[in-house]
Amino acid sequence: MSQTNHRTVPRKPGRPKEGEDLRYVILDEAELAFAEHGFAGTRVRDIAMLAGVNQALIRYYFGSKQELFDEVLRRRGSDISGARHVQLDRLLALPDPPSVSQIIRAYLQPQWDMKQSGPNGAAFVRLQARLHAEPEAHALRLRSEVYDASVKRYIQVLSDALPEIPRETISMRMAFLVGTYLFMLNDLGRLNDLTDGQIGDIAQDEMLGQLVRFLAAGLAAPVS
Amino acid sequence: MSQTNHRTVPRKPGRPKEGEDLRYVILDEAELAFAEHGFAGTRVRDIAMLAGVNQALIRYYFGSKQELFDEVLRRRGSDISGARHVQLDRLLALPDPPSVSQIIRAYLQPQWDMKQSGPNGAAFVRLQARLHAEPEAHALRLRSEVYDASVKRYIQVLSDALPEIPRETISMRMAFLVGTYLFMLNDLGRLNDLTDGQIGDIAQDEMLGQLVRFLAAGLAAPVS
DNA sequence: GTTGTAATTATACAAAATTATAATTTATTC
DNA sequence: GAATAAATTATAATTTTGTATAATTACAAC
Repeated sequence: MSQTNHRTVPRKPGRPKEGEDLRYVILDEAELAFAEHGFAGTRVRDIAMLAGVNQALIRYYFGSKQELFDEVLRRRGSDISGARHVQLDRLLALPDPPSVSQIIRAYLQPQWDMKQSGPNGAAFVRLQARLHAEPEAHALRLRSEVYDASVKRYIQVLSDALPEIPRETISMRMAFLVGTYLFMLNDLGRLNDLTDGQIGDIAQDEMLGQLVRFLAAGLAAPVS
Repeated sequence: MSQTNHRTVPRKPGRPKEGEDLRYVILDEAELAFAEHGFAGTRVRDIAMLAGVNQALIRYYFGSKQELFDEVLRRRGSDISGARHVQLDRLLALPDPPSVSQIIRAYLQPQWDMKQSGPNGAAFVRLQARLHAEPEAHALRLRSEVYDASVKRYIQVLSDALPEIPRETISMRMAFLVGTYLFMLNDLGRLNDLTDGQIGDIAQDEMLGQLVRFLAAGLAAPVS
């Protein structure tokens, strides 16, 4: 019931028809599956079935389940990281120094856009939240590899915008921020259940604004 | 290397020696294992081995892996929920109406205490973070079952303390709050890596204060 | 057109893991 | 002290699952 069989008629072996990129079909389906069931909870078999592809093809392209997972993460992770840098560059190019809200929004916008971009983008966001809950060494390495650089740059810029707040405090609050938005992006659809349907009518776009306001206030809060 | 064999000499069958509560030993080890590897990533075998117990005994006590998992969650979940109610009652019994910071602290304190209480408490906190990242229907139900009631009560009290902020906004911000603290409690140990070791010297206790300040500012932020 | 190579499937293997059953020991009760 | 029931182990059966190999097809190049 859960797994939709996307392709019933089997493909014939041989050279692929121009444009049919099975490698990407696999990555897309893996993204959806990993987001829903996690790494250990996802079966390579299922990904293959969803992609309408033989199991062995996954091995052919990616080597192992773990490598497939890593590839799923890297593919979009580097996009996000890049977009964050671009957003920050754009902000710093303006004549006035950026406000805290602007910096935060610059950081969140890429994730937000990805989430809005369709089912796969949304799945990837959920996958990140999962990854952040995994204490395994491998997950940690992967997270660092993909995200650390941009976080550090944002901490620097925030420090400049909030000179009265010690840098360690900013670092910590930045960590809080990451937790908040990841959770929020992940849980947004289910937020209604948690709160008795009280926020069902708030538009998606307004929600980002609300989040930014919340985080900006927290980040700029006076120290003791 | 990862799995420590807690008991090498096998137990003999029969009635247990007074005081040796294998049921709890199993729950404790399951808690640690699930927190580290997640539900799907944990093998019943390993739990049995860590608890120094035969696999079949787990089945005997809990029926299935899933039921064991649920039991691990319920055991402490109800403690947390209860403690939150107690904290709130205590606060409301004071002559003055509670401040936002006080309310937040009341909400966080039980989790914080649990985390400090030892390896198993800390593991449980991590486990909750994991659960919040799982979109599966079963995980959702479990979360609702264990936590929803207390959250709703806190939303009410916060609404009273912040009459100028609409209730839907409070609800949403409460959801942000949950995300922030879960992530923080989960990631605290690794926070240093993320921020280049800049917050290594902050005492654990001070960290809770910092978190409360951050969240209180966010919750009380003026609306648009 | 034959040959070679890349992409894909069909099928098989082997390890791992959950579930199941039967046997064994100990305490308790009458 | 015999009987009964509970707790525990040993062992087995079955299902799942990741991995591996061999066979097949199609395209391209010479």
